[in-house]
Amino acid sequence: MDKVFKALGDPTRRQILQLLRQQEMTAGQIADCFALAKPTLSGHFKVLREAGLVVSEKTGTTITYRLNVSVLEEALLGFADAFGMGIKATQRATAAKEKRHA
Amino acid sequence: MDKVFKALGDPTRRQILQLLRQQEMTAGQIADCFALAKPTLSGHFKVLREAGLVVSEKTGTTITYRLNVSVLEEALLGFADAFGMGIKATQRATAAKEKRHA
DNA sequence: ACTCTATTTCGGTAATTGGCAAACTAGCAA
DNA sequence: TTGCTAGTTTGCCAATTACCGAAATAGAGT
Repeated sequence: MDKVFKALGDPTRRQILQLLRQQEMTAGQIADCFALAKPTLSGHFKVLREAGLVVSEKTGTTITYRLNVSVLEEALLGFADAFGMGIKATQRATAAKEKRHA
Repeated sequence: MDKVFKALGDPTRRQILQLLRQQEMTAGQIADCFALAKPTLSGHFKVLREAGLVVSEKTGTTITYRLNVSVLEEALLGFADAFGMGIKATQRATAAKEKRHA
């Protein structure tokens, strides 16, 4: 969970997650959305991957990144819960995602 | 909100918030819970203050820190909400705060 | 084999961060 | 005033981080 919050600490990485929230994207597509060099973005991908926030799938020469909502949910919810915030998951994150894809 | 997530990115700062979740504490009391020098903690307090996550009150020579739940809730909930997580606040943090002060 | 294209890894630099000791401020009390 | 206590500010150092261009990797088409 430490890695998750570390990863969320950077605004660029949060933006990447925001992008992936809508649809899965290739590394290049994501990079095109930023005014940063590709190696820089690649580094951010690595951090997000190691935090478990995204999963990557290699097909041919392209690598597709996909948001892992459940890890994000678990970290945020777990943290909020530890603080006694009255917060409740009304539906599983995975369920929500499948619903969106349907 | 950038400052909030930056602040949450450090494990020591998250621990400070965890401590304050139970009860308000003075800077010295908090410092006693860590194997870190006071200036180091003072720096962390500053980050937390500037993120709005804690509020400080000076009485005499001591400074009491108190958790500001609503800012934490707003950031976490707002973020989770942006990700379409099925999450619901069953009780507003501000309400909880006012309850404590009543 | 070559040559695209997509992406990561390498090497380096500049900025930020987390840590400390020492110095400073401010309140309180002899 | 002197001294003590609680915290912060300052100055510095080491480690980390974010960034880039150049080089390496690897799949797909020629």
